[in-house]
Amino acid sequence: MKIGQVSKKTDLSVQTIRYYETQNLIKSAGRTDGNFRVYDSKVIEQLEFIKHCRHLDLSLSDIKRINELRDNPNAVCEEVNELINDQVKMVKIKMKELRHLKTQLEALTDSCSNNQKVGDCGIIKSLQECDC
Amino acid sequence: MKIGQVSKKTDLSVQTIRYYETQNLIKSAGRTDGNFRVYDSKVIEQLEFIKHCRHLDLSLSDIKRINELRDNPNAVCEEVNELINDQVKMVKIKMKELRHLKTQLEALTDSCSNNQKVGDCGIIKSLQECDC
DNA sequence: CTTGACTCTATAGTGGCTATAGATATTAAA
DNA sequence: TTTAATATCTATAGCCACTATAGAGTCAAG
Ligand SMILES: [Zn+2]
Ligand SMILES: [Zn+2]
Ligand SMILES: [Zn+2]
Ligand SMILES: [Zn+2]
Repeated sequence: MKIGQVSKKTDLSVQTIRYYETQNLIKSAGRTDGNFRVYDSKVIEQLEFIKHCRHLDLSLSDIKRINELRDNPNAVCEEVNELINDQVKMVKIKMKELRHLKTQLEALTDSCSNNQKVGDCGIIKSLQECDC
Repeated sequence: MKIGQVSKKTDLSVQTIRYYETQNLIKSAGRTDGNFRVYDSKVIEQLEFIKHCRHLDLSLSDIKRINELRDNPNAVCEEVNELINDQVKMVKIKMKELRHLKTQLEALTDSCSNNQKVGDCGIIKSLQECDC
């Protein structure tokens, strides 16, 4: 299987697949005489795994670590747990920041009646005076 | 006033202030004989304005646009309003994504009892089997 | 044998900074 | 006055996870 076919099967761009290789997340099985990458079907599973992890916004280095752990099925899975828990913490922090942001932005939209002159616009006034 | 003092007053790093200059968000009033940037107190207000906008996660190009509008106090402020409304939309989208993320991550943590072997870990199994 | 689709490497760009390196300028202490 | 410490200058590279080129080579169908 060549890279274009892998791309179609996984819905990842060809560049992304090559990028994952540079980051040592995957390997091609080898090359053709013409230097084209050749893959076996195992790579599809690996890329789907990476995709799921990326959906969870795990970093590529976290994913690399999880892959290393997967290669030692007898190790204790504590570290996997920690990775996911840290990710939950990060998500909670981001959510809190976004809630704060939303409150502030909506207060701003409330302070403008849309057809004022810029010089009188409540939004711009608020941005000048805000003391956060 | 030299850049170090501006940095202290605004709590922005010297590099950040210089970066904002490269992006045409601020200008120094001039240079000393030794080529050091010189600022008047006006720049403090400008940088505070930028800081407030950044707190709202507005992009530097949005901030630049708002600054241009501030220079035309007789223009209608509709565009400012649109910028902020777009930002609210973005924040809402991101919050939705994060809520989805949090649900998935918490389901993952529930699927592992922490002291299993990697080969039996529910987290890793879920990551393999997930069909999202 | 040519055409077109595919692949290769290398490089630059994204955003908003941060962090160097190496040179010059200014200020304060000795 | 010399010297040492601090501040500033420009230019450049790095961060993250890609994306998008350019220019060259490879391969299959007609
Ligand atoms: Zn998934
Ligand atoms: Zn307004
Ligand atoms: Zn503020
Ligand atoms: Zn587990």
